[in-house]
Amino acid sequence: MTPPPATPEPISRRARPAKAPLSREAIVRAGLAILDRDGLDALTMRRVAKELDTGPASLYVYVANRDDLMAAMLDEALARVPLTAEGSWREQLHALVAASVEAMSRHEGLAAVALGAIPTGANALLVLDRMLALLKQAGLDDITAAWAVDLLHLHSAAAAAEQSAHLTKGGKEETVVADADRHYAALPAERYPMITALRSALFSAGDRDTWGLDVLLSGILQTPAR
Amino acid sequence: MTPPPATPEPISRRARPAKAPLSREAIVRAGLAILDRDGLDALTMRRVAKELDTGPASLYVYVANRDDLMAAMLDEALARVPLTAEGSWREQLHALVAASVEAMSRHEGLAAVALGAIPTGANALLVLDRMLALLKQAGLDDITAAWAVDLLHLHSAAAAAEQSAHLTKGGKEETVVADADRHYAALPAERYPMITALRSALFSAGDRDTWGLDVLLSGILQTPAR
DNA sequence: GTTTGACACGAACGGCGTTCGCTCCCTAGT
DNA sequence: ACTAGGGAGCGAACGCCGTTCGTGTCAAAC
Repeated sequence: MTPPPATPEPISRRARPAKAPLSREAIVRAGLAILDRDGLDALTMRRVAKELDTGPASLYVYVANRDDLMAAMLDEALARVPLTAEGSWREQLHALVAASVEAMSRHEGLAAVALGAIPTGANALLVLDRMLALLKQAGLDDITAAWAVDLLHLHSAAAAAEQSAHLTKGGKEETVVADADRHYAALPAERYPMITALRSALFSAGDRDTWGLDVLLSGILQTPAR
Repeated sequence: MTPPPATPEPISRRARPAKAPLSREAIVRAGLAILDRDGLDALTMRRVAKELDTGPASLYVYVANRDDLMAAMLDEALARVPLTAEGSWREQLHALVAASVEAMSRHEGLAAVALGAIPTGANALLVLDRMLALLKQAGLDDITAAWAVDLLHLHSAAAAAEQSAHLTKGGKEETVVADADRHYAALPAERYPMITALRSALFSAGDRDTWGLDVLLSGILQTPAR
């Protein structure tokens, strides 16, 4: 092996002024910064370590692995969801779900973390607790409220995942939709009659998120579990 | 075909009986076989190539990249969704969505592919077309039907993603739920009053999938777009 | 002054997706 | 019958990745 010839290392890290000590919180924040700035592909342990001016091995003292880091990042992102709002229980619930979707979709790939797991993060649980309170306020029985919060959580994560995927796919959302529209226009009408007939409706503009949430809430209200 | 002549290679691939020629279809099938047998982590280009007794570079003639392969695998999986069923439009729609979820959740990670993209695969579009037909049969106007199919697609992908995640996480679904239950039991009641109070309801058994679908359909019926 | 233990981290391991460019064979044109 | 062309197949390599191991460092505890 080549002996490293006298690596002089002109600026030792230790000689630098005031290096903030490593911590789980700092790692999570650095991860979010990279995710927002450079996207999901750039969120590697090496990249996070470099952001903190250290090596990848150092991270593993505070973080079990990449999945653990992403789960922590998700919970940190959810900390920004305001837990209270004004208005009726329905308006408040609407605002809460919308804020959750917003918080998750703002960071590419974080929603996918929420999709697979039962929420356990401190902030995720606060949101969940608040949702349960609002659903009970709506007059639902315990089981229906419990199942409803499950369904709302699933919907939030899915909506956020879809939104953040569209937001970051190749840049422009418009382009993606336009491509799909063109694709659909070229489909054989005899094989896909409904798609062909309803194509303009399929790509019509409008607030689908709000509508979807209304659908869920209305459906929940009139569908008791069991 | 080539009658394998005296190739001097001791165990040349060429000397083997009848190697099926490479094709996009064969690659997709091999990918699904590996995914089902060994899980998402094992689904690597190298592993797929090995399954076909070749090198990874050979795959790129038929498949643009790993994402393209997974999209093709998703559409192949959706080929098994039966497009017709018996009963009212509502029963048929219910069956169609349930079958989609089933088909996707059977293969770990494929549902995540569907979440991010507007469906363009031939089989995905057939399912979508059938859904539209049933929604129109229910009496919905064009726009509501279009938005509803969007919502149902989102829900299907999300439900499948969640289900397949639970199914493959560390093996036993029961274990995951039991862990979460224990976690919730240890939460401070003053910080999470509703979760604590409704814990038994949150983990109650029951057919949540069917209920969720009922919620969606009921909500769609009574919430016209616009 | 010595021990101890937690943190930091350089180096390495065993992968990964993808690309480059060479070889070989099949086909088409003569 | 021969050859020219071109695409499929694929060995090798590039530049990454997540994670682990063992050693170095330093402050607090004794």
